[in-house]
Amino acid sequence: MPRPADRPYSRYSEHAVALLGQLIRQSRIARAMTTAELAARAGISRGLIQRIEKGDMGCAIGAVFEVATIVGVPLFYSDPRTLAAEVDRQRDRLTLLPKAVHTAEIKAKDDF
Amino acid sequence: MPRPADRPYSRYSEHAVALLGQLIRQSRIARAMTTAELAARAGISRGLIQRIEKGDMGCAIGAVFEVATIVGVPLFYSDPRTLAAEVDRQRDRLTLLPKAVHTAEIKAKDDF
DNA sequence: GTCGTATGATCTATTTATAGATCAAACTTG
DNA sequence: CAAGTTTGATCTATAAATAGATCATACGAC
Repeated sequence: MPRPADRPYSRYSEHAVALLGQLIRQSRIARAMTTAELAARAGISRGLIQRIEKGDMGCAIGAVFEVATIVGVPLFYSDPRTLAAEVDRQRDRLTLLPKAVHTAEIKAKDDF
Repeated sequence: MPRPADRPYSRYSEHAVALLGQLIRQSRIARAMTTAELAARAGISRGLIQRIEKGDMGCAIGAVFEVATIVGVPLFYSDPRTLAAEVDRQRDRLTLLPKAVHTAEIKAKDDF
């Protein structure tokens, strides 16, 4: 059944989203921007800014990343300029991999 | 008007989402997991896995981060164990900042 | 302390994301 | 090459995210 809100999330991903929201808020305040300004710039509503800064798991990743970009919170480890090239490099690496995974027997262990 | 789909995104955030999707896909294949398996583990549908790997900006950040966590794609630069502490440290840092931004005069320049 | 503003919370209407199923095509293995 | 499976795409119904407005509170400047 569909339920994008009350999903069992791992602590790690919850913390990651929470941290990202905090970093956004700190960077926004450091730049002396109001939530309304930031919302206008990102083309979203002020309420969504509040949810993003609070670490809401249901926010669209596009909105979150866009806001982070505006206030200068770096996504990933790489710097902004290298990111585009990284996408290309990654695409090439992807073509070398098998197109389909057949009968996955190796059960990956996820210890978080 | 509400339109979470056709928003004007910056190239940077689009690239970041695309890269994250590619990394997830690569990591999934490297671990020999099918999209169905990954979906089941994350508690989401297979179609959502496809959208995530494709770099869809509308996917919930919680779903994306959860999937990334399962296949072992590191969010942020810090390692998983330090992340929780980082959230706390960041919260403390946040309390030292002004609670509200008044009359933002310093227009932050966003050159991306 | 007072005034103006930012913030947080809440509500409704509407758009959108998501689940779930299905089908054809492409792939991997033997 | 053949068999079985994965993948990608598409469709429908439903739940949820988002915008937009409003209000009370808290904050910062003066």
